[in-house]
Amino acid sequence: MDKLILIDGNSIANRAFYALPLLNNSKGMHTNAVYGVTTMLLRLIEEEKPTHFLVAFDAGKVTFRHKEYKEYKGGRAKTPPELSEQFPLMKELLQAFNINQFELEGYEADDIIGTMTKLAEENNKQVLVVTGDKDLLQLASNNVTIALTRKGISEVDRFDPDKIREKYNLTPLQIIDMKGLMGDSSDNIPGIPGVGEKTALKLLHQYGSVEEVLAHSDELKGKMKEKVQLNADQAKMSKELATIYREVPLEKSIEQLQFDGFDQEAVITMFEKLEFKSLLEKMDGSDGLNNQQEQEEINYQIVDQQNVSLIVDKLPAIKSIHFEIIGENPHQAEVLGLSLYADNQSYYVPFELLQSEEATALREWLADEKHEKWIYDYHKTKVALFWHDIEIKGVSFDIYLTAYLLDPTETKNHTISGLSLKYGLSAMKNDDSFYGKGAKFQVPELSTLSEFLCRKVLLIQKLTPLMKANLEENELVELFYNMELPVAEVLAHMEIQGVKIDTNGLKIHGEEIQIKLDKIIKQIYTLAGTEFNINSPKQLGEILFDKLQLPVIKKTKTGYSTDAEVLEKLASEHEVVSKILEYRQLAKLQSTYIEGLLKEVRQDTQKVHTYFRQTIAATGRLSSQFPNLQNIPIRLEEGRKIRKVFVPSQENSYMLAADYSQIELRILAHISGDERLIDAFQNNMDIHTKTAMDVFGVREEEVDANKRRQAKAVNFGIVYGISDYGLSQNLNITRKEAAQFIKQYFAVFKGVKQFMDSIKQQAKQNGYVTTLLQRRRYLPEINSRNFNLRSFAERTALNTPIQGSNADIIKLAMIRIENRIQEENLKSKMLLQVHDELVFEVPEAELEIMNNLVPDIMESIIALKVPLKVDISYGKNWFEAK
DNA sequence: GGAATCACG
DNA sequence: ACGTACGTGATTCCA
Repeated sequence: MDKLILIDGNSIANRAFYALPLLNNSKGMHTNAVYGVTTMLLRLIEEEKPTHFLVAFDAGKVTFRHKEYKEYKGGRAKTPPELSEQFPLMKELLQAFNINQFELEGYEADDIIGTMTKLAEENNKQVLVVTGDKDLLQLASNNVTIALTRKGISEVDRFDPDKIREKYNLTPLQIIDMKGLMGDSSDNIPGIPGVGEKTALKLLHQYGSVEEVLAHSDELKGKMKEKVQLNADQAKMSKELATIYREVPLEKSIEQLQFDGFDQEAVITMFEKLEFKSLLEKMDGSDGLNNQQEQEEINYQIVDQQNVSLIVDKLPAIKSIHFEIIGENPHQAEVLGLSLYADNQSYYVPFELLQSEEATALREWLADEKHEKWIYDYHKTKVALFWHDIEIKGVSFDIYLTAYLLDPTETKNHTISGLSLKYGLSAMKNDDSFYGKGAKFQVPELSTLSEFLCRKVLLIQKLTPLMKANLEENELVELFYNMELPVAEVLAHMEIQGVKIDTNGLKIHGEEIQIKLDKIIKQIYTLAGTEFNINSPKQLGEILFDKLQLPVIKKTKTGYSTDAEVLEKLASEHEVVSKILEYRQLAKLQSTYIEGLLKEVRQDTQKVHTYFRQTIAATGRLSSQFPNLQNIPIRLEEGRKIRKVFVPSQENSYMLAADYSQIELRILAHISGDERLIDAFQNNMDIHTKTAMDVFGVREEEVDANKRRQAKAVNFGIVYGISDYGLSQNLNITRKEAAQFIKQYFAVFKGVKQFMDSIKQQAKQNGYVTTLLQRRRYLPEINSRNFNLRSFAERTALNTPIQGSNADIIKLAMIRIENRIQEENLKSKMLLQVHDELVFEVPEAELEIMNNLVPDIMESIIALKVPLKVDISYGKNWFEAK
């Protein structure tokens, strides 16, 4: 069936403009609204597959509505020039997309869309109207769905008449009445003063329309009656203003709006003009290559068994090397081969050749740390090569790690092809378009492959000096050489070492859980009166809220929310709810921590080898994958038992765990210089109790468990960039009470308040914040006019220096400890890092030395205004090391 | 492939 | 008034 998409161009452009940061391209054009519109168009075309398409714009400053009410849209802030200059670009873009656009003097986009939907209904076409303006809900019908943008423009809520009834309990036409009563400040429609959405809905549910409300106004009480009667005419006029005019004299028929897909070339050209690099890469027919420019010719040569000497002779001149690694997990990745660059020429060595007798000299060169090497992703390469018995040392520069330090939030485009675009070097295909994506993945034949990989190594050679210079400009040189590059080495060690798992214990634990699960599942089916998939939030929602009629606490964008917070509130309403909570807990353990972990255990060694990602977290933290060993349960006893299966790999060894106590608040004390906080830590006080005393103004004896719990939540909130709403949610108190706590906190911890203000100021001025060791995070949205984006950036400005400095400190400690273990020839191994904790396996004979050495190093690794404190313990497994 | 949920710091 | 806590990864369902 035909499908027509109608877009309210002005509304969407406005939304996009305020939702996205002000992008600037190299010619100084602002392109954020165009960008937003573009992503929306691409998605609509892809997902909706429209047969007809129209974007309508407002035209003329005066519409027929101004004749009725000359204040219409008065008082509205002028369209900023940064936005108005984007409209011509948008219109050009639509042309490239072959999408019809239309505007008509004296009418608004709404009216054009209203008229079109009427026509479409007569022709029995399905219509999707896309807008940010709730007014258009009045157009919804069986054939017409309204997609309202929310949260900027990346998401839409779809409204058909049923959905409108569900949300407002109104018919689409009653939306007009709602506007008539409550008005609309953005269009300067007055409505009835003092009537907001809630009152409007109440009145309409009772009387049905503006006219009926007015007719029964004497039934109303007090102030409300007075207001309604006083503003009766204004309400009627407001309703008229809010009514979309559906008889616009259009010259277009529906058939003229036909859409047959867009012209690749034209769109690519337009994207190039606008400099939409990420979109260019995604386009079919484009591949990260600038469509119009051909790939540069390169000099390259394939090395084979006969001419290995060719490359061996060149070794002294080689800096840049590249190992092509296939697969996300370096512990089980395939290595295709090695490319090297020397003297304006690239060479490709297939991996089989590198492993052969003939290439011994090359392998020795790789393993020799005296030979300096430039590379892309040393950490992953080192791990992958280890499993193929190849050693690599002497890496002095890593463009991947550097790209991360230069911008830790931009993680997707840190590929060689992405970086070469960014630095204005010759274009090359990205991996997805070269190999194919997903099921289409295929390694091409040698000549094609070797050229591709030689291109990569050439770009490493060219990018290295550029990125080194960039590191210097950004004062990140020391961070790179003294911290991140050594950490890469330490991590590779830890990952290769792996952690021994007691698989038998794990399996037995799994069987026990399964018995409990089977029992609970039966109980749930009985209590619910039917069998269903408990894992499906959709089916569960239907059981709880439709069948059992439990009150709806919270909704998600797809339906009812059934998360733990909701279920806890419902637990007293129906027996089944607490069973579901119990089921969820056990099912999580079973799927993620029993079965999931078992899948990752190597059969030969009974070990798991995680992969710590060094370039993912925006704050400088590590993350852990395949499996994630940074989120093994601990908070609940049932889950905590999982830790019993993490055991030492050698006989007579122990698991030893050392964690920083309250490190984030200590860092806050240091960087804020808050005297009270510093004093508290210098006197080694219980920080949450101390906070409770100061915030509630009580003596130590008066701090009960509840006061301490609340103070603890406040402390957490401070570190996250507190808001009264967030705190109220967390503590289940009113917003007012939460605001009062925060006010009290700031009144006492004045230095913290001052820090929060100054760090935000700093972020606004510089565009970035830094950690203790100069790690940087850019916050482009700190100056956004969009409240949400700006607030988010402000909270990040507060949190990143704290979380990031924590990451800095523990990374330094890891390097120092690893060095000491080597220097003193200890057999102890560092196994895991969990943000503020380090886990080791330690032979019995080294227990005493490690028990001293580890906390000594961790506590003295940096001198702050407050002491750092480390708690340490050991046991036969990770559970007992608590 | 995104959304929902839940595990950790 | 706006609509929220900061940072991650794995599993499951479902369009």
